[in-house]
Amino acid sequence: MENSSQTAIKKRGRPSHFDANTALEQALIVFWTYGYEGTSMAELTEALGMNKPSIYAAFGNKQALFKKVLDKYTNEFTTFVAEAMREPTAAQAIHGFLSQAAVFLTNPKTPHGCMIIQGALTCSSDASAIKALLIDYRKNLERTLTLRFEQAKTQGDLPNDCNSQDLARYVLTLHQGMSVQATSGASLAELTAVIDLAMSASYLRSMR
Amino acid sequence: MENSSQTAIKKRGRPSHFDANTALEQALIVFWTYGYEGTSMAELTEALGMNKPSIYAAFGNKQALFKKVLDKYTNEFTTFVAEAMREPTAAQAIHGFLSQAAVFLTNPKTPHGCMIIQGALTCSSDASAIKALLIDYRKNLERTLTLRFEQAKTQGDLPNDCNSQDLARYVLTLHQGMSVQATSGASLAELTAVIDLAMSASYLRSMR
DNA sequence: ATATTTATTTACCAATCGGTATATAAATAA
DNA sequence: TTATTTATATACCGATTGGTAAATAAATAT
Repeated sequence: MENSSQTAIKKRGRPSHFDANTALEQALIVFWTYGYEGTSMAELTEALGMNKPSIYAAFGNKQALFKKVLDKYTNEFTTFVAEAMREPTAAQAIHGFLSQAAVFLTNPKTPHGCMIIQGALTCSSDASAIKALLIDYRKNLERTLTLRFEQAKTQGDLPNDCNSQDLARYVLTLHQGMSVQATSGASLAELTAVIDLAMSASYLRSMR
Repeated sequence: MENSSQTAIKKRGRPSHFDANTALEQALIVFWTYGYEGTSMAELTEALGMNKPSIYAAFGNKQALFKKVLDKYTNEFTTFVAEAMREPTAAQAIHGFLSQAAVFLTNPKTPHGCMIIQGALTCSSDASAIKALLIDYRKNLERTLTLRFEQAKTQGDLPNDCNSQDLARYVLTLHQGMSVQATSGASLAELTAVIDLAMSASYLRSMR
């Protein structure tokens, strides 16, 4: 704050030889792959190239690190959701969401499946707070979809007798199922076929 | 074998004060709730009322116990699948499968969600064999559904240009998503609404 | 040069992990 | 009664868990 005008600020102590952002990226891969409890601090030290005291100094404990990683995940990897919500109609928003999700969930450059689902679907009671946190994230997505469908009703591209929350839950159920499929090895083509069948639902078929 | 004609067989050593079946039932609840890695042997000893050496003597190690529990789960809790497959048409089989699954996944008397999905969706590399085992179980269910749809085609209640495996994967995706929903606290009514939307798909709508 | 600040490395902590050796208790066979 | 068999309970094993204290290294400020 006080020195923000100076571009080159000389820091006092020994310089850290890690980049916080790339460290979080590497932590993300590990948590995404093995889940919160399936990931050990030992694995993280190896993946980040940092020893434990450095990790704790930089990011806090395991829970705090996971939360920072979760932030990074939502900020950098789930932007396609907001993008899909900007589609002109509800049907297009759903199709955009699911088809982009299918690409994302099977991306060969990242772990397969959705971290918010597989990060802690079940866990020991020690990690129940993390499980609850991820459930909150999912509920949040449900709200996002619901609001978009409410908007669609006022715009007239979704029947007024359609329950927005039920539709949101249907789409989310598909997404979560697709995530399980992707984690189990399903291909993009296979998920796309699932979407094609899902999009033939009566509310949406006529609007594609 | 040699003494099967005699009803009262006197066993030699100290009698075990546990019933193997009820012990497996209790182990099932724990594994179902917390997943394979989220369950500790300490938790099992408490739940079964048996100390570790007795558990190991009776069921083998943690993996072996989990497999026995898995057997019990499939034999006693997933019989509704075969029942649904016996419905006269594909659409009825799908609806029967999903609606019975919804009841099962939200049964207040058992843990919510499907153990074959949440038992080890992700895990440490130590438990990769268990994860693979559960994926096999899911693939098996996919085959069951696919075969049922092939049969429906020959019976004429499913169009011949319908890809049976794709349809199976669609239904399974819904089931897996519903399981995630149930684990996250969704109610039977909410899952039923999801099924209603899913069943409005073109292939099935006309046949309900 | 010396002090101060910050990050690293090494070594360690108590607790828990899955698993087992040993001793004891409770039944039957002799 | 004594031996044998089987299951129990206690106590322990090395390895790993998440987390930290203490020592050291590398920078800047004085």
